[in-house]
Amino acid sequence: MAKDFHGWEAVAVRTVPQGADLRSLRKARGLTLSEVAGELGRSVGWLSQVERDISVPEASELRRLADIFGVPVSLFAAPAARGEEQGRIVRAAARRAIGERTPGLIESLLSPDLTDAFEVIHSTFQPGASRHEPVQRPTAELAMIIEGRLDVWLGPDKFTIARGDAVRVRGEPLRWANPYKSPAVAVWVISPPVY
Amino acid sequence: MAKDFHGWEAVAVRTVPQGADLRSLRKARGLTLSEVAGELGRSVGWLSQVERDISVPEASELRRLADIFGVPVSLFAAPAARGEEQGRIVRAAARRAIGERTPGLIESLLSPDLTDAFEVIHSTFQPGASRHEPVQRPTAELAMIIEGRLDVWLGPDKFTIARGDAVRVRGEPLRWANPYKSPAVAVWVISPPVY
DNA sequence: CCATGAAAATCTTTCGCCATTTTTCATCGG
DNA sequence: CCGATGAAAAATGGCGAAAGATTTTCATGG
Repeated sequence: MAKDFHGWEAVAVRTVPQGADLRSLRKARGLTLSEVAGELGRSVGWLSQVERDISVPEASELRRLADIFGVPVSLFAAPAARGEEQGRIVRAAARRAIGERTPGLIESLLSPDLTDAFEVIHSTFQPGASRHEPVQRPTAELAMIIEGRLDVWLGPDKFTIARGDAVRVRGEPLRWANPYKSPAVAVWVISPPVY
Repeated sequence: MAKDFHGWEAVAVRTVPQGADLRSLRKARGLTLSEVAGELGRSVGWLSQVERDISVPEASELRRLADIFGVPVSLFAAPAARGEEQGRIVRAAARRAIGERTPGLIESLLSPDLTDAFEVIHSTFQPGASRHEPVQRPTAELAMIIEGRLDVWLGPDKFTIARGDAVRVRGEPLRWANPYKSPAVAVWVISPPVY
C-alpha cells in the first residue's frame, strides 16, 4: 500500500500506515465510524478504509481528525522509523511529539503506535514549571524519574521523587511542580492509553 | 489488620498487606485457590483469607508459595514503603528484587505491587552478559534504554539501541546481549504482568 | 480512479443458565 | 481465646443464542 516510488519519500508526510492509530484514538474516545465520518463530512466506508490504510485522508482532514480527537497534529506528522525498525524501534530522535498541553511539560511518545494496552511517554518537566490544576484520569499510571527531581501531589499528599524513584497513580488527582534548577525527566506509563 | 504495636515493626518482615500480590501471581498463572491450597496442604478458606490479608502465612509457607509461583522469595521479603508512600511511591533503594533469572541481568520492580494491568521493571544488563535462548511471551512489552547500549534481536532482526531509544516487543522471540563496556539500564514495561 | 451508500459480514452486548470459584461463618481443636 | 476448617452462601466466569450495532465489502455513479 505504501507508495514508495518517485520522490515521494522526501516529504515530511508519514509514508507508513497510521490508520491503526486513528482507530485507537477513536476507540479510546468511544466513538463510532459514523460519528467521526459525520463530523468530517465523509462516508463511513471511506473512514473505515482510512483506518485500514486503504484510503488516505488529505492533510486538512488529518488536521480535523486531530481536532476531533483532541490531539496535536504533530502526533501524526512525526517521521516514523524505516525498514525493520518500523513499529518496533523508536529512536530518541524520532519520537512523536505530543503537544505541550501544560506549559513547561514536554512530552513525546516512546510507543511506536497507540495500539497497545498501555502507552509510554517521555516527559520533561522544565525547571520552574508546575501544574496547579490536578489531572484525574480513569487510568493506572506509573512514572519513573530518570533525571532530576520532581514534586508530585497525589490528592492531598505531597512527595518529592528523584532519579530512580517511581510513583504510581490510580485515578487519584495528580499535580506536580519542578521548583528545582534542572529539568526533571520521567518515563511515564499510562494504561489504558489516553492518546 | 496490620499489627503495628509494641516492637513488631523492627523486624525484616513486611508488615503491610501483600495478599493482593499473591492473588495476582496466582491469577496470572491461571490457578485456583483450591489448587494452590491443596499444593500447600491448607484449606481453601484460609488461603482466601491470606490473599485478603485476613490471615497470615508462615515464613515457610511463603517460601513454598514463591516456589509454586516460580518467583524468588525476595519478591515478598523486600522492605516496603511506609506511611503515605505505601503503595504509591517506590524509592530507588527500596525496590523489590527479582531473581537474576538470566545471569548478568539484574531486575527490580518499579511497580509498588503486581495488581495493575502492566508491570514496570528496572533492568540492568551487565557488560558482557547475554541471553542466547530467546524468550517469547504472550505479552506486549516496551523498553526504553536509560543508560548504555544494548543489542536486541526480535526474531531474526538485530537492533542496537542506546540511551533514549525504545523497543517494543509483541510476542516475538527476544534475545539480547550487552557486548559493550558499560552496563545497559532499561525501564521495561510488560502487559499483562508476568510476575 | 475514487467516493458513496446499501448489503453483507463481523463484532459487541445481553441474557439465561450452569459450573466453578471465592467468601462467609458456625464449629472444632489446640 | 485464637485461628483453621469445611460446609453453605455468594459471587464470578463461561457458554450459546438472539438482538443490536458497527464495520467491511462491493456494485454503481460521478
